[in-house]
Amino acid sequence: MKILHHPHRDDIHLSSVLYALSDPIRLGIISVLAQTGEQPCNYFCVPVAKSTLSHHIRTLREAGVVFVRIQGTQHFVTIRRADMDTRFPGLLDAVLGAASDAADFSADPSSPSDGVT
Amino acid sequence: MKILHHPHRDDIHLSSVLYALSDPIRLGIISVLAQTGEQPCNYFCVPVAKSTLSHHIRTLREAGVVFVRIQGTQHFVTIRRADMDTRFPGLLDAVLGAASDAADFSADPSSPSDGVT
DNA sequence: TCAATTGTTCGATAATATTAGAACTATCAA
DNA sequence: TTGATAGTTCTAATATTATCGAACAATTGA
Repeated sequence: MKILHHPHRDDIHLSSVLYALSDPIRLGIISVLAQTGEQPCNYFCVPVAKSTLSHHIRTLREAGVVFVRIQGTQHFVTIRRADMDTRFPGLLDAVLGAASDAADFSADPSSPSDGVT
Repeated sequence: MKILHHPHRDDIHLSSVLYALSDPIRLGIISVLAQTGEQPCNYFCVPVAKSTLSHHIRTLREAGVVFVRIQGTQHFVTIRRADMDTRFPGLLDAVLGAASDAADFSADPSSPSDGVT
């Protein structure tokens, strides 16, 4: 099984995190994750090709913002809450609180209820 | 006298602010400003050409992070604290608190030569 | 085994960012 | 007026990023 690289907590740098969060699509993804918890990549309804989404998820992962867990054919993404909060206390909360700017990339509203709640 | 453009508070966007803060040099400048208050551009001891410094200050200004006031031949720079705190509560404090990463670009007429002992 | 699902990686392109040096503007002081 | 100071703007080179489509790999289900 493929192994994904995640930076160690101490190797997470503020500049990289801020950069990762500075893209509206990535900010939207984080916003969705904060509201809904762990999600597979295909949960995000982003207006970009899947290869582009893959790139954005990787950017977030390599910056240390998210953790990606592979299960079957799906890649489940979560925010590295504890690491973020330890390394940069208050940062994620401030960003998420301010991210009303962020577009809503939650699961497609046109699709029937997926029973999640 | 030249008029510098500053975005109105409501036109300051989270993505742009995060992007502006994601550069180590700009982060260092903000860190110095937070510690020392208003400073002219030539106060910052950054390892780049003055045209490059000018570019970074402009990036911060256009993102809405700093205010630049012209007096004589000098351009005095301050953090737009109130606007940042109103628009994105807690963000700047979190970034500054986490910015021990940031290089120290304070004026150093006779700085300690680091590592020489 | 075959096909569908999920996502990555590669190749290419267009846009944007960083950087420096040179020329320039504006102010100030002698 | 002359020279020094402070910083901008222009031009150009280099590097990085975002984006897409096509090809690919791994897993799952029929």
